[in-house]
Amino acid sequence: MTPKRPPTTLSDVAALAKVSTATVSRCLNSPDQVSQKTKDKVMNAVRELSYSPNFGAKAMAARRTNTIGAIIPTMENAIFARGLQAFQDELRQHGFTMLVASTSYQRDIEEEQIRALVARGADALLLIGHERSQEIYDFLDAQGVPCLVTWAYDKKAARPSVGFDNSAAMQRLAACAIAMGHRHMALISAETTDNDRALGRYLGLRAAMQAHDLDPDSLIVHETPYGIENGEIAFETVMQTHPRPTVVFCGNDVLAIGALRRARQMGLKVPEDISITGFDDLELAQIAYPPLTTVHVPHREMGRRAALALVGLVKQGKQMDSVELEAELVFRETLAPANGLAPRFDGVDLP
Amino acid sequence: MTPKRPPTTLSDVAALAKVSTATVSRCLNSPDQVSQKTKDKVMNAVRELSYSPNFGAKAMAARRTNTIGAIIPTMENAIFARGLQAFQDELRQHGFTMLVASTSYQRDIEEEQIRALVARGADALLLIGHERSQEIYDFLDAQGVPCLVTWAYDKKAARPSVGFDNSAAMQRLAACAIAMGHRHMALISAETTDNDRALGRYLGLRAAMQAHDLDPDSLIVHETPYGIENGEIAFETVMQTHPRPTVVFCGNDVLAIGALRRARQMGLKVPEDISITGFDDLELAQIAYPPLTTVHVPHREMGRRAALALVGLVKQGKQMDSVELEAELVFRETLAPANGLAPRFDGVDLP
DNA sequence: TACCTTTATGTAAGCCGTTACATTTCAAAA
DNA sequence: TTTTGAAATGTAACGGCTTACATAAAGGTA
Repeated sequence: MTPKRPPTTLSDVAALAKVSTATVSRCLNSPDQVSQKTKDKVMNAVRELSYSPNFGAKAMAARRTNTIGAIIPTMENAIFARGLQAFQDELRQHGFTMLVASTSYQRDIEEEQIRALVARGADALLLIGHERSQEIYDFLDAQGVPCLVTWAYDKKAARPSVGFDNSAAMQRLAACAIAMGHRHMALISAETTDNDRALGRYLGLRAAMQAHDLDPDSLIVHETPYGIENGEIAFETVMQTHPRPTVVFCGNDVLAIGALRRARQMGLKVPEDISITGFDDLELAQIAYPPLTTVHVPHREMGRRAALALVGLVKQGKQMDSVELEAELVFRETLAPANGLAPRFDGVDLP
Repeated sequence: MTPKRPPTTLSDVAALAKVSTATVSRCLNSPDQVSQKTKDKVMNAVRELSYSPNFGAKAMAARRTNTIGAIIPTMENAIFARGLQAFQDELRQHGFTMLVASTSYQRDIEEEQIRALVARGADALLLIGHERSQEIYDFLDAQGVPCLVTWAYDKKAARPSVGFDNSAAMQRLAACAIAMGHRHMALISAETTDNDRALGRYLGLRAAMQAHDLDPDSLIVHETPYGIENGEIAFETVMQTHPRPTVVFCGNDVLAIGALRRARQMGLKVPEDISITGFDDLELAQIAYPPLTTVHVPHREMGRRAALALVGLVKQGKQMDSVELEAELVFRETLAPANGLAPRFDGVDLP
């Protein structure tokens, strides 16, 4: 192993530059308080020793870290990755550093990570969705660490959020499908436990049905974890129900891609035989064949706005308002009028 | 703003439990040294105050952090995301925490991030590729922070690595193409500056040509940043050269997807009119139409192995050996014999 | 030159844990 | 009961940095 030699410290630098540690500290943190001559001496010493300050010590002494933590379910989901990248880029501009942690969609891991980031001195936290225990919210309050919720917007929620209304977006999409004559619908959803985004989408769909005099309970729902494969399996399953759905909504694009693929394997034409929709508008959605009708989530914008909000919160301690962004429907080629082009299903599947 | 009240400290807990701070510390870190009765008292106090130890102070006192830093070019690239997820999962198993930073493929940002993670007390670092300044390697040595290189394997390199041989993999792929009769080839590459993976792939391709008596300088090369769009543009460009290539290798799947799409728009059939290959084997590659012939990069395995290696390094300080993993060719449908099915190009493009 | 501001630097007290070492407690052995 | 060793707990030094406060240096004015 590399012999772990004692790290060079402020006083090493101070000694070499023949000044006090306070002066070195000032050179590094508020250079304008130091004369040019001294600054040169010190900076040379810093370079010579390739000194870099110990973050822990610094945090402890300064009682602030300029660090903002972000906790996401998984990095494998492109949508979080992209939002985070935007978040980080924006933070950098303002002199903040981002710390990420992921939870694998597990509530207990999330709590653990929240505590870990707080312990690490995060000045504030970015969280996905509102759904978590009161206990952990209390903990954050107790520690005085402000947090911001994204990927979801809920005016009724106690915490400020930057996001969009998952339920409303799905409701709009469903309303279109209903207007196109669809009556039998299925939803392939991500797991809704501890996931208010998935839940919102589900509820939005039900709301749309209700609003158009359809029985929400006739909705076929299949919950499954994230993954193309899972989308395939789920699709096959929901297509076995009677009456067979004419449109399959998917809780996210990845599931939709799976559904699309299995549909092709089953010899079903999309959208003639079956309509399929996604949610998120990943690059995948454009590449899919046929291109996927989906809901565009403004992930980059969300990341950027969240960063701005959090920076404001930490720097000026100004109270923030929730921001609602728009999630737009993106009509591509996988949603078409029911039965319009698929007469062979008539009579077979309709009761 | 949430009024930032002074955080609860070890001595708050100690006071409430009526013991010394040392005892509290022991309860938390080596519980077996403490009597059950005291432990109960203390843990109750901990809970009551929802105490969580200050990481900085802890790191400073204990002189280690159980933290391993990872620095990747970007989170937006699925392949890093996935490898990282595996890396983190494995680290967790061993009680380590991962800290990520991304560099946007910029060398100076990378150095900055390396320093930042070291300052944060990372016990070790995971880096992508070998290519960086001697200065920064010296810095790491000076700080006594071991590091491990992934996504690349190079037996000649001074640093240990866990990865695969980018050059050899590309060489094998190219050899196949040559065996299929391809003579005019193009490469759409990621930018090779500071990127030894991209460079390796390029060199592998040249090596294959050399080995089969083709002039490596006849290779048409187009460098472009990451992105589907960029792949499209690059494809159009390389297809304008004479003699027109019969196969276009792409440095990664994303570029290949772009190429594929533009090919379709140009009315070229893949692989009849033109062969296209990728590199990475993202999910994208299977979803593409037609499914993309590519090189499978064992990202998960790489992440896992890297974590294991690093943990060993930090815990037992045991010197580690580089690990070479296999990157396998994945033949799907975008690579076919030259001219075999595309006679209309004969005579037109061949000199 | 003497005196008063500024401006630059130094001194030293924390910040919050860990841990070597000292001390006390307890129980088993004598 | 006394002795003795182990187990439990306490004491206090230390780690690297910031910053309030004290001091010294520099510059300006009368």
